[in-house]
Amino acid sequence: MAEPQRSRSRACSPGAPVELDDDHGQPGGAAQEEEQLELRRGPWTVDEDLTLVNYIADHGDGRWNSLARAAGLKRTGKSCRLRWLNYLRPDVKRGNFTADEQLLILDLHTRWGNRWSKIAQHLPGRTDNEIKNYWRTRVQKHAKQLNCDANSKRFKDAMRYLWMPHLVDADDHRRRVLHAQQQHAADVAAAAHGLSAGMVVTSSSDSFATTAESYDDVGGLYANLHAGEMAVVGGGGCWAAHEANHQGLWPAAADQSAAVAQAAGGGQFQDPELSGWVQGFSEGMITENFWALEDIWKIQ
DNA sequence: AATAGTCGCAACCGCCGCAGC
DNA sequence: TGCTGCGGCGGTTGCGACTAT
Repeated sequence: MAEPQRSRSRACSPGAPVELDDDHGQPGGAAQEEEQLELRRGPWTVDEDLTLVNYIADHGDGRWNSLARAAGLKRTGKSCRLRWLNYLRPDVKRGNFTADEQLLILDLHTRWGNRWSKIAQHLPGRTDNEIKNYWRTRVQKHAKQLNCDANSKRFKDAMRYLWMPHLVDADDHRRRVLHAQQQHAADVAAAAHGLSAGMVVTSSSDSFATTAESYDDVGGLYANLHAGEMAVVGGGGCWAAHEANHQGLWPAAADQSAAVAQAAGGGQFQDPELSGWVQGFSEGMITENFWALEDIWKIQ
């Protein structure tokens, strides 16, 4: 993993033509070298973005090297591909990850490790780069706080028993608020139109219904998960619904407190330090600088 | 208001596998 | 069979934005 330090071309002035030295740059004739010298690196300009978007709109993507040449972009094919996939694609979703997405990332990472592109396939609109960045910035930061490796069993236990339940609770709370707001709006609308509230269709779970469809190919797990969540919105016990739908991947306890208690008191963790965290968490002692609800809400 | 420290993200890199010749 | 070009992936880095002091 520890690769030798590489010089960073972006230390040069952004966008300035620099000599190509990536793996696709082959030593060639004078004309080729001259062409390579004109290649740009660094941040993309608005003009370049427009050129790329317009070209792809007219001709489609793929064949990135020839696309770059044909579009008149002084960029490598790789650079064009990356820019398109990670930024310019119309279906790229921006903004913070939802609790749902975070749960999914944690869960899929438990299964597949750093297979970012594979994980990204199950998060519509999210790119592997974005997920990778999320993992490195937030998740690994937490791992560091716990003074353990993000891939260690200890950290996975902490995720399983502490973070996931909190995400679920935060998500549950968010949905209850949303549901209450929309119900209120529906009631107001119904009253205004002389209808009974029950006749007004609310859509508090629309986005989740959509994502549930997208997750179908993860063995139906997430379709079930989201269906379960929708069933318990407003009804409490959200963690239990999640847990039940995770079929053993997450704790088999009946609810969060039971899971935590079991983990802490029942010798679930070999690691005494982690048991201590869990104990502290269940007793409400650990609230600062940890995966507190407030911290998760900041993400929303 | 100025400075230092931290964070998030866009973009780059090397490596690998595959297809075509 | 080996070579070459390309696309894709995961890892890494630098810079701008933001926050704390």
